[in-house]
Amino acid sequence: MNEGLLARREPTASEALDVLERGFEDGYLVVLLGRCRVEYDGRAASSLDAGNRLVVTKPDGTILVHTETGQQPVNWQPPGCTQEGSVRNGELVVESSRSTPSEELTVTFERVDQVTAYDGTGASDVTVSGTEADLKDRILDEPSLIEQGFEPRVTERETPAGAVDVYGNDAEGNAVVLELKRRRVGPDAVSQLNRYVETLEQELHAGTQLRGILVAPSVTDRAQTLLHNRGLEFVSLTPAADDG
Amino acid sequence: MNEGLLARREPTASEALDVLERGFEDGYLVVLLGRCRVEYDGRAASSLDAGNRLVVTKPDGTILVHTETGQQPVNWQPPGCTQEGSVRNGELVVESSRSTPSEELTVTFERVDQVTAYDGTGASDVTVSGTEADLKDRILDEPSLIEQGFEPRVTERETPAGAVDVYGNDAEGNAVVLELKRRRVGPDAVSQLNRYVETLEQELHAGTQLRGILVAPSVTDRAQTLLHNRGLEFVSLTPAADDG
DNA sequence: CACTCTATCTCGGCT
DNA sequence: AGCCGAGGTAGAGTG
Repeated sequence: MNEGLLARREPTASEALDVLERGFEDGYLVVLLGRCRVEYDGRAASSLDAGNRLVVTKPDGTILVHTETGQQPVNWQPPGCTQEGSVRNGELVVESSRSTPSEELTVTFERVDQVTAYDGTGASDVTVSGTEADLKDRILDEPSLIEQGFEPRVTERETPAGAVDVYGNDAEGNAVVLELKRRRVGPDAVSQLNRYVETLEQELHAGTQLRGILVAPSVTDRAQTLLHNRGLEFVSLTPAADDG
Repeated sequence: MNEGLLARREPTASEALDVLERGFEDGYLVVLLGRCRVEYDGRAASSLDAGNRLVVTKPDGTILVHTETGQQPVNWQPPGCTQEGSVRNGELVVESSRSTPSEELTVTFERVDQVTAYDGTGASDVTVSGTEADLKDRILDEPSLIEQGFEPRVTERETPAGAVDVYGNDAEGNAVVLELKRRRVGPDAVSQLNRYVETLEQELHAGTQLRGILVAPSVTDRAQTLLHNRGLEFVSLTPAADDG
């Protein structure tokens, strides 16, 4: 039996408010199911007519409004917002607001079908593998994956154009800049690499070559064309050795 | 009274499975609260130890796993996935999978504290204002916001480097490329504009000037420097006339 | 705080 | 289906 759960079916607005506020106090997740309207005003503005939706508030200030479709919430508020519940005209109102930037979300329930406050503590961190960091580790472990004689010198080297993923040199002593992407890349990644190459070329002694190599599983046609035009190179590599 | 809700508190695994499967059949949202482990394998891989979490399945195939913190789900599966519930070793198991790309998510409940199936139909579309499209409309309505004599010719003009937001000419007859951003921009936007300018310059008759103008509320320092180096211009403009 | 970049980005549009 | 770019992107890392 889990004690950290407080629920009401078909509550009145004030009964729902009671659960909501106790959830806020105890640092619980609050899950609301019901028919509601949603108003948002802040970085943009949006309005949502009445419909049956799932509303979740979290103790960190997050609020999510989900409909029956889509992975993304239809409205939301990020962590750190101030949450407040109230009853107006017999309707439960959940408000969330923050400054910098000034944003406000208001959810008004014409009807609450279920409200639940739930103790969501006790979760551990998730570890994800197969990221760009894994790709970098793979290259540092085995630089010859790029080409024979490649030697990494610095990672995350700062330039006026941003941080270069990997900086090193090839067997002939030419400077080499790597831009890593964990998945198939488009023109943006080529532009990014090109920025780094152009910036670093200005710092090199005359006569020294600077090669720019894009490292990713594959490239789109348009990116391929851009690479060629810029005189940049491409090496196919995935984050995981046994990537299928 | 809303008929579209089916709920159980502290159900056994098979009771929870019953609600879950009836929810799947009826095209309901299913909301699970309980202690669970999560395994994901696909575009990346991740594993999550047991903890109290909120799990939502939607009739479009979406599945979301939320912890008590963060706006984003800790694990998820996008719309279009196949969902399946089962009981293994007395534990409720919810699986979601798809091909292209091959991905699988498995949620195993050591304990289900509450399961609810909910009819989430009847929602209407949300309309958002303050977007990049609004910024474009604003400029087309009043081209002098860019500068006196500016004349828009084409929007979304296709180039080998991608679609240009707005293409037109200035009072002297020079060609002008606009890149629009609804918010403060960094170096990426400058690179994007630069790509367009370089691409279109190759198509112009010799002697014709091509100006590139970045239109956004503001720019970062680094982006400002890049703009200057590339010989590009900046006009400050927000999507909404009364933006505060 | 601001800036920069990744992401199992998601989403819509277009080819 | 792949490609492309927007997003109230969110989130992490850094200065």
